[in-house]
Amino acid sequence: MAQAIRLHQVKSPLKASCQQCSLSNLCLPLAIEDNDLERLEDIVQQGRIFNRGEHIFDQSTQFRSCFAVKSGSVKTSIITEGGEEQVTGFFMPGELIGLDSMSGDHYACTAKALERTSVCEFPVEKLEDLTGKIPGLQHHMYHLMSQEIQNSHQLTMLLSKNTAEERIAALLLSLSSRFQRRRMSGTNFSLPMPRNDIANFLGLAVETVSRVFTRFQNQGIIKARGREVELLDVEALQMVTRDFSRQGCQ
Amino acid sequence: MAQAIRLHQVKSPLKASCQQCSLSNLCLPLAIEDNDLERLEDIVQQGRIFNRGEHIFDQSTQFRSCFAVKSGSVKTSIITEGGEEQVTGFFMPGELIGLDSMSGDHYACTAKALERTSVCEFPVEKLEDLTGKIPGLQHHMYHLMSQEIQNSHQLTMLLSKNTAEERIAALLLSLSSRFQRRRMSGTNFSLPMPRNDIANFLGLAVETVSRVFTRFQNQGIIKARGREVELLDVEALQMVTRDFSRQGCQ
DNA sequence: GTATGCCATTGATATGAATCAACTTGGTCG
DNA sequence: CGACCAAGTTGATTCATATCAATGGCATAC
Repeated sequence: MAQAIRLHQVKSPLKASCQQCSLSNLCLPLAIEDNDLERLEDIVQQGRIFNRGEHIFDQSTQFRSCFAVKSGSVKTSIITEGGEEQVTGFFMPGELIGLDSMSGDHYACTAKALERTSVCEFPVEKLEDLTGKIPGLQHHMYHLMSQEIQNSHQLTMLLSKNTAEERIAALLLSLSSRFQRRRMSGTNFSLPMPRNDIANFLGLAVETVSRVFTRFQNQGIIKARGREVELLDVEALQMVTRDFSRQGCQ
Repeated sequence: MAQAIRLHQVKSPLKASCQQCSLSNLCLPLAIEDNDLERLEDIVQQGRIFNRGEHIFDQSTQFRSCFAVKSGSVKTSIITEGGEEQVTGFFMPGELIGLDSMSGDHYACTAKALERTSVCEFPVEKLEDLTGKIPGLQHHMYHLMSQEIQNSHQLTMLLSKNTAEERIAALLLSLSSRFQRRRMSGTNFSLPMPRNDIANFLGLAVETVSRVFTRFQNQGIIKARGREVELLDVEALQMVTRDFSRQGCQ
């Protein structure tokens, strides 16, 4: 569990170029002006690297910054006093971590690199200054936070209304579309997280996750060997997730 | 959390006094300057009244404003294409609704008055303008949205790890503390929502909610007759919710 | 007063997923 | 190479809660 907390100030060699970043339209507003972008670049610390298992921050860390994932992937989770863990999200390149922590002086969750991961750091103090000056950026922050709330509500719904199969199908499809957005294969990818984290995130036991994977495989919907996954029948997966929203109606 | 405004309807002009509102320190930042407060009052439309069952907005409504509950209470829920409902929250006086909708052009959920309810309306466009000019207000918005994310994560955890008893105990305690904050009794209150909504919110069947209520009652922890609830043994309730966070550890 | 409906409660039964318990598989290291 | 450990799979059993079904208030309407 406990890993090195790497928050030392590696002054990034590159005062970086958000412009050149292929992910910029994900973590930044599309309509941002060039000179505004420069101001953002002024406050960003780029290129922080974390190895698999390393904490980007945890709940005992003073809240200081939000982080955008550049490459790799991150899992966030809440750990109770009892030591129980609840995974609250998986973050892929272009996604912003730490929005849930902007109301306290410590981080509200723990963020751990699932693989070798690089992130950009946005010191909140400077970020708040800047969003106060650039309306488009402020709007974007509201947008992102709002989105985060919606995502969480989606998860709530998944947990409260859906079967194990539906939850897993939904996760696979979510990952698929997020890979696709990065112009990677949406049908053939490698899960960045172990079964354990999937189970925890979806409110299931590991064994159940495993069983559903093999069931899907036997039905010819997916092919899975370890973390390598191939979606053989995306439509079938979509059917699985949708069936539940049907039954309420009619 | 968010809390708002309980002004007496006597005040006729729409431009009303957030200053006089006893809830102001909840929905507004504590440190806001007097003249800034006036600017906020300029954009707020106070005193909109909704009867029980009326929609403040729904998912087909163009997103325009956030709303602070002044009196009464509101339930928000997502309704799927299939017509299935997922209650995402209950909002009491001083709490702000609509933060989850700031990323689209329509509301992300449906908000329905659980009883006769009055709200203050904050047109987002004006609100964004203003938060851009008043750093404290912007900070407060971030704070509120972040809080909302955390709340949702708490709910996620509740749904994924806790038994029916634990979920219901947690809800009762949450309501209790929110009543107390308004200087009302934290042990003797009237539930604003039917069992149905409680069940939906907590991912349970109505019958289960009912059974747990009677079980708690038989154990002498609460007294409940319809919506009237009395918490007879708050500590016992807290034990119920905590037991789970223990078992993970040691 | 009785009828109509909604909401809540209670009981009997069914079931999906958790839990417990082996047993693989694959990678790492001495 | 074989030992070891973590991660994943599979099977047998249990359990909490859903579901189905019926009944009991308590309003409002007639």
